[in-house]
Amino acid sequence: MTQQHTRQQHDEIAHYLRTAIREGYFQPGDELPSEAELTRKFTSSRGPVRQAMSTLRTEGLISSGRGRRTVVLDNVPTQSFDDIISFSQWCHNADIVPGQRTQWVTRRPAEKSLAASLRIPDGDPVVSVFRLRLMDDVPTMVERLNYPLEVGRHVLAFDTDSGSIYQELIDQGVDISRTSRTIDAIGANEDDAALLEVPVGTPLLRVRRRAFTSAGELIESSDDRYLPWKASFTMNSTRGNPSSMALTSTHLGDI
Amino acid sequence: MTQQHTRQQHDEIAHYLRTAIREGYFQPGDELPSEAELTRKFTSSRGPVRQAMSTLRTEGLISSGRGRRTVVLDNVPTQSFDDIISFSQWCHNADIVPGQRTQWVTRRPAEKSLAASLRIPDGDPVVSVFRLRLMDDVPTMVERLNYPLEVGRHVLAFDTDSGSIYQELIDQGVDISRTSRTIDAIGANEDDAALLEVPVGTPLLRVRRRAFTSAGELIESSDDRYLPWKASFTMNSTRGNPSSMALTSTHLGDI
DNA sequence: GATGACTACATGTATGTACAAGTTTGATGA
DNA sequence: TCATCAAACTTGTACATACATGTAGTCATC
Repeated sequence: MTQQHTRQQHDEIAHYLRTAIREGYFQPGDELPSEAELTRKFTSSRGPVRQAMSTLRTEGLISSGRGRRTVVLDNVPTQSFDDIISFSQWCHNADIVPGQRTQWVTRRPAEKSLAASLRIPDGDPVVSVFRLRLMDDVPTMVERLNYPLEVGRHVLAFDTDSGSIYQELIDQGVDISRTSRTIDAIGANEDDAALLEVPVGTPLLRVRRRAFTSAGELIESSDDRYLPWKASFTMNSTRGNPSSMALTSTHLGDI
Repeated sequence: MTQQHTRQQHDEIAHYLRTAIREGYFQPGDELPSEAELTRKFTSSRGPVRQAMSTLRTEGLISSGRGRRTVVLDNVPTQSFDDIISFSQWCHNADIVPGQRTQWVTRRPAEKSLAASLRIPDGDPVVSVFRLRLMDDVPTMVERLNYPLEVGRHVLAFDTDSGSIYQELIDQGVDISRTSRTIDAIGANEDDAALLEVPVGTPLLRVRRRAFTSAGELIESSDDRYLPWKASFTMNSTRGNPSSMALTSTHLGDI
């Protein structure tokens, strides 16, 4: 009975619940159908239903507990891995026209700190990109990307004014499976200030990202600086569920 | 055979793996024992083992896939719900001595914007706290907390210079089950600057938090501003797993 | 009317089984 | 030697069952 591209059951159930919640069919505070009802509705066993519930729980959409009915929490914005790694993708979802003005693309030997942040030997070639990103033609963010040559060669062969580097890398078969972000604040330096059209020292939201393959190899090290009144991060955590998020004290100049 | 306080099996397995990873027994890149081995080691069935694995996966500690052995990812800091909601708790875990200098505690009718952020009618009584927080006696963060009276009365009866308000609320039986954080950057205003001993306009990392009960009632609305060289946020996301994190464009003055 | 025991019913945990769908390994054969 | 294929792993998905444990409602009793 396995059709070729049938969605997995737990996936289908999760998708149903997610869209039902997002479209307001189940409102915050409402009780979700019980597991028993869902097993009947989807002609499934408890396993897939519970797996779907677990997914939604880690997304922060629902809350459940022994004896209690599962309830819908506040409708929180959640984005998929792809949405959150690509500025272009993100804008597209938010009905914003993304733009970019590439300042430069270079290939050069890594100086010490950059080599360390990419975990490669000093002097190894690195491809770097420096772009201004725009939302609906308004300057929003400055983006500094660094790739080891193995990955960067795809970037060199790409017109960085034409759109999403991330999408290009995926298309080229680069395996991006995990990212780690460090968020803090920093004042705009002269480059930032000029591009974003704000005074030097203006507080910016800095997101330093490192991307890894599923084997754990470092693929990308980036530094994005947003105008804080144009974009902000939101995250949800639920008691009992581990948060995958940490507040860390910065002893030295990490990264 | 149920002893009273025996840890759940999946919890015990997860705890074992977590500490083994954290202590370097399994290093990044290493393969974890297979599910079969773990079931033998813990005299358990596959269910609890897989549940533990799932937990670690959403924590960002491991990566797995069909046919592939499960591997340890980069050792990422992960904090529990409790660690991340309480400054005191967080410092304690990092071997830092937390401190606080309460500036004022008030009870007053909520003005419009505060009422909106707490989702209560204008003029309803609100308890507010304004504290400077210190790490090892060094100013680190200014904290503005707001509670509806129902919760805030516990705060009024508490010596806010003595430690963790969060812990006190828990002890008083307040049910805190979910939080939503919005992170951005902002320049220090005069109050911030004076307390943190920096010039006005210094970029600060602002974390606005809202806490909810499991029923979805809003309990707390806070605004923490960190010196960015003292603390930063880190978060991990893995492809396939939903991220519970979102980058949002700020159209208006939300929250 | 309030209290408390009891009874459904909810979700959480655990076991066992079976198969699906990838990856790795090694034997086989040209 | 090298390519190919099959077997033996791996983790993912699904089903059936049982019991633990907490919640909420019913209903008799005080």
